[in-house]
Amino acid sequence: MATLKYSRQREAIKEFLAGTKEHPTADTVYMHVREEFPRISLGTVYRNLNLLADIGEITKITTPDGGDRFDAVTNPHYHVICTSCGRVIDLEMEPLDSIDKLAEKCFDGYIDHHTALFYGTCRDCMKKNTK
Amino acid sequence: MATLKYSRQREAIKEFLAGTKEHPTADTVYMHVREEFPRISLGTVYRNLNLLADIGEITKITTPDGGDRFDAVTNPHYHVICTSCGRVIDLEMEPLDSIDKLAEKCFDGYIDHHTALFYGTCRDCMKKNTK
DNA sequence: TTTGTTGCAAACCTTTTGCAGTCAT
DNA sequence: ATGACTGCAAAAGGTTTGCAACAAA
Repeated sequence: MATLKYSRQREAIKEFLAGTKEHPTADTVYMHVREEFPRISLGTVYRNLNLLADIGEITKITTPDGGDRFDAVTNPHYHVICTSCGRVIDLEMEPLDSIDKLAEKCFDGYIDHHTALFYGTCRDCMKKNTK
Repeated sequence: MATLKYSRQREAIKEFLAGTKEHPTADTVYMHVREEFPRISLGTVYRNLNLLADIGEITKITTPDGGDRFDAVTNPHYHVICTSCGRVIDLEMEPLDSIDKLAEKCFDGYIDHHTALFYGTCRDCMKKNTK
């Protein structure tokens, strides 16, 4: 297996991701990292995001619309997607690990873990819609 | 708003979907419906799948890998994805609607509903791996 | 006749990949 | 020197869309 080698590009990607709570898409990461590395390519961004996700330093979030999103927070947590503005927001709630066992009782096989995505409206959008 | 008009192609798509538990991708639907309608186009399949999903007659399931999958079963239920064979399998478990309220306590906004995807190994793959 | 639907093809968007050159070790 | 990493560009999915012909109402 390949030994990891230092790269400024990868460092910049990690740094940008660590500094935002916006769960950016690969393209958004690309746009921002490009300010520091104007010649970085989108391919490099994807390669590094996938690499970091593989070794567990970041998380990849699959959403129904648009592309995947990335999160520097790796401890398990749920997300809310605001159906009004499309933002993906962290949910400050303990994941319900116990439901894996619950699910296993209803499933012919083994359940390892789960992901959940909540759909709702964030405060900002609720305000806008009342105005 | 547009009034729906009958179409044999749409009927065939609904029928095929109703007759399988495999949660096929659009392409798989295309392959099968093409046996009855050799000239049907993939575009038509997509248009109808999206239309049916929009009016709530079928469900679209977003998975991390490959394309979206479609399900004729519209009453809310969870799915298990077998990390070994990639199949998407129905989970015969009541959705935990109560966790929406739980989640709302931890979220600054309104929570409407949620989806969940469990990751595990189906019985068939567990057998294969022991052999 | 009106209008939704279809087949076809082109376009789109996100993501991956082959390659030659570069950089970290 | 070795092998990982990069930029570039091309390609590969998966999905949408414009258009003229067609079919349901």
